[in-house]
Amino acid sequence: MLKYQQIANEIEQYINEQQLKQGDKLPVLEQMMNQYAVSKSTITKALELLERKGVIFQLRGSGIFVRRHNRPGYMSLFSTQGFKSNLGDRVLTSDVIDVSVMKPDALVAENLGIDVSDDVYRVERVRYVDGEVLCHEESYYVKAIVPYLNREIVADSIFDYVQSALGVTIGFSDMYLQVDRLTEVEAGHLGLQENDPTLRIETIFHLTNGKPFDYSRITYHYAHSQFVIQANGPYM
Amino acid sequence: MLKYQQIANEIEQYINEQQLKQGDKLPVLEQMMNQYAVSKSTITKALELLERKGVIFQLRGSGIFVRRHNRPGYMSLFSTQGFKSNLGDRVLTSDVIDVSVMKPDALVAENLGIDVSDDVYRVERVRYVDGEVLCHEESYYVKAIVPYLNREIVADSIFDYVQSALGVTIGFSDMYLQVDRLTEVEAGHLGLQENDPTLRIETIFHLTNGKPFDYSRITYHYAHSQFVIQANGPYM
DNA sequence: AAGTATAATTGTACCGGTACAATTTAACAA
DNA sequence: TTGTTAAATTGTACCGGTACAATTATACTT
Repeated sequence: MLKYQQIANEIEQYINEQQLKQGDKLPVLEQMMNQYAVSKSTITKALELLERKGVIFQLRGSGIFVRRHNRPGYMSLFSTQGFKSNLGDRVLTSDVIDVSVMKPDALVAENLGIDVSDDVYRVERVRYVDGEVLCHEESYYVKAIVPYLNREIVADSIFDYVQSALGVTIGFSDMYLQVDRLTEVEAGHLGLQENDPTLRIETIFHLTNGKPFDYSRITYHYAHSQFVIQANGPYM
Repeated sequence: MLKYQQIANEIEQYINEQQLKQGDKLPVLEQMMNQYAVSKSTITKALELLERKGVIFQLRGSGIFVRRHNRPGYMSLFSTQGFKSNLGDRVLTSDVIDVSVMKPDALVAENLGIDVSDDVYRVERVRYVDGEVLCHEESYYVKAIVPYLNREIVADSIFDYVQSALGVTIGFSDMYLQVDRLTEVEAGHLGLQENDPTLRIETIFHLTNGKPFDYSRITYHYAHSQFVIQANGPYM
């Protein structure tokens, strides 16, 4: 692991251990340099990371402070890593409805940047948090990149598998959000009524080289889906 | 304006002018150093900015490439700056329903980190994009930070006013998303029916020094609100 | 006590460098 | 042609430095 990542982890851990709260001051930059025995720029990078994560904010001339949102039950909309990282002690389970190889329709092919004659894995799941329905998911994986999937893999974390077993690293993702009403079929999966409100999120996951490898459509149970986004001021 | 911001702007402008699309390659780092006559780290910072904005992605050993999502009609959920920056050529207007000074209730005071005896401005608006209802907004400003508001200011962009006239700079924000059904009153404002689906977003805007100054509750018209989030891979 | 100038503190911008890892290209062999 | 190896390309990590702007603390007035 890189130095600045390691340091970022340690600082975050320190904040958690000490139970620091919003506005609490951290040691100054120079002290951190000495403590971790690295150059200023490395500390700066670690802090930048934590700033983007929403863990701290820095104020020139003043210091480094803890930033904390504290609404329990809200999931972060980031973490390209599915939800796993996000849920803390809550348990995520899945009902696998479908795992099969097929040809994509025009829309799926378009979103994955492939041809309709290329193979994709189709995965359909209903996901639960602590036994409560969270969402219905329909996702498509480019078979050329993810050559094999089965129900066991899919029941667990697909992303873990893809990264550890296939050595594939996820780069970035584009998420499209929309509020809508449930269809009858969707309502059935989620244990709701037709026309009930829902949040639909389409996500296109890309590898680090920019190639899309997963296009997924998730339909959230409106009562069990609360999200938090921590945004950092204007980019410029 | 800072060098790296300026360079980031120019690069983004270049991409737009040349109508580069997803995957197109940009000049290599060293060429950019020469072209803009700055050090490597300055170029790197500019590119980092663009990467976070979702404009480019960088691939070690390969080059710098254009990243582009291209679904028209989706607004970015970032840009701490309200929507203005986001809408391009679409016109944003507002119906001002209320601008008044009052004492916050316990919940508002809690979210703003103030006492219930402190004054806040309450602003209520319905906002339109190209004449279509976008959302209903109820927001509270800490009067100690924003000492004066009126209907003219509020009809335009409050954030522009706060930043330019008051010299206040916005640091970061926490957004909480939730899907729900509309109440009768909300439905009236949005021209919808009671119990129609809606996306509710609560946002707490902080100054650069970490003090909250605006807490707002926005209720979106489900048919006119589509959002995009561009996420960058795992932070660590 | 309250404001005002001054100094100390502290993070950020920017420079210019070395080393290195991931990717691509070129050269080569089977 | 196909696969393998070696070399060139290219971005990232990390160092250590100077200058500076924003904040806070201090000393000094009024």
